[in-house]
Amino acid sequence: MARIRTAGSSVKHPRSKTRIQQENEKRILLAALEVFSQTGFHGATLDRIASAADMSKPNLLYYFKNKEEIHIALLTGLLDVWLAPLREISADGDPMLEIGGYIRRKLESSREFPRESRLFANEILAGAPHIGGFLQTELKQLVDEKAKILQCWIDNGQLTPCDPRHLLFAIWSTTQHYADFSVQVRHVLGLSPGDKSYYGDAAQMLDTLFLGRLMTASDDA
Amino acid sequence: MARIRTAGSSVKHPRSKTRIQQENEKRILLAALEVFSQTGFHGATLDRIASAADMSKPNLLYYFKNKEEIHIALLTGLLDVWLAPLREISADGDPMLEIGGYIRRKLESSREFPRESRLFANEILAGAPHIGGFLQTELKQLVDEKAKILQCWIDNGQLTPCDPRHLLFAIWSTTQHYADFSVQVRHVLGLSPGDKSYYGDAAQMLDTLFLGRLMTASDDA
DNA sequence: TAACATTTTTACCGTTTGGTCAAATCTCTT
DNA sequence: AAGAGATTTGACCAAACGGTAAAAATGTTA
Repeated sequence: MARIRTAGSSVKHPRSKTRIQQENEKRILLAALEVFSQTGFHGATLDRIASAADMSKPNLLYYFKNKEEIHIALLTGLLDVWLAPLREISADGDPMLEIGGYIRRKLESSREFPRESRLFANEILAGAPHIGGFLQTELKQLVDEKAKILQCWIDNGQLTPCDPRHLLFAIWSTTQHYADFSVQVRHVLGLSPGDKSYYGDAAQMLDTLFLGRLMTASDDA
Repeated sequence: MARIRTAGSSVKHPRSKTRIQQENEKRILLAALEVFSQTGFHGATLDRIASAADMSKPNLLYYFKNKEEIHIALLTGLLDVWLAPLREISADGDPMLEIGGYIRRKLESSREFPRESRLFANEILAGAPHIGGFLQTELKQLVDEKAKILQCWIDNGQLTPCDPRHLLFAIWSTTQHYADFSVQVRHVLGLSPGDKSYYGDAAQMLDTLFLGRLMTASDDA
């Protein structure tokens, strides 16, 4: 009977990862990101992921014990990236600059990581079976925290009164829309696949929308 | 050899639909909407749809020749519903009322038809394989038409200068967000599944956002 | 009620898919 | 170079899935 050894972890002492192991796990996750983001969890097959990773299916399953584990690994790796732009909002900064910066970071994130955004969108659409906990704990916590900051700005008269959480929802939806619904955006605008030229107009629109009136500009009263 | 007759259409003369036929097609589409919107096209199985329709799989396939046809039937039935709120925008009306009304209709649509919205979102996320044509023709045409109206309002100084198409994108994304990402919304707000109480705050937020400054109010200058 | 058309069911088929297993190969260390 | 451990491969499997065929049951109509 051969010793059973899952990649990267012996039962007795969890060895550190091999060079090959690191490389292959990265290749797999990259391939899986491509496939999952295109077809969703159920539409993705291990064969497609394996061939996208230029690897045989059993070889792939040597590194991840099943399809779901790949999916979860991808998602959990994503969560920090998702939170990062929000984390940067500072209570000390100028509301206009802070919110404007947040919008710019989120929009940039959509342009740079559309596959990640679609993966996330797919997961939420499906009812967040894997990251429900994250949403209820870490995300909620961070949102509560940042909502307090926004509320302060509202109380100070620096921001138009509104529900801060819903303001965040609006920022999320408008920015992510350009990644998740890019096909629709391009078709409506008459652009070719892969053309991302609309991001300029998008940025301008969002500035007008969020910074135009929500900000109680100092030159007002 | 028995005469082959697909439900509802004989080769010689396409009979009108039977009572049973109408009922069962409705039952199937309703069940399919439920299943497709929960798990996406690939995640849905004919067995689940059939059992949700309280029907055997072969019986289901007597009415629709395959899984894809059910999906397409659902989507095409959806498109008019999707366009309806936009169609109502009138060049003759007051910009504030027209845009406000559009937002209200879209938000109401999200609350009333979340499954339809998620079905649509799934299709777009997957690259719109079935309704790409619709997006490029009917939707684009309507958007072009309505964008002209918005542009007029901008030229008249009744609306803050911006790209009208991206304004529509912003309205779509913010309103549909509450249907498509409802799980996230509820988790962040700490609400129970099925609780739709957030729609009130949502409506208020969107009014503030879109009607607050985008509108060049008459009491301004 | 007889004849015909429609609807439903039962039994089944081929393919795809997620996943396993053991042997073979490769890599790294000594 | 040899041996131990890590990696890769090919052959395979059971379950799930989309779909079919034909008989049985039901409904409709003259």
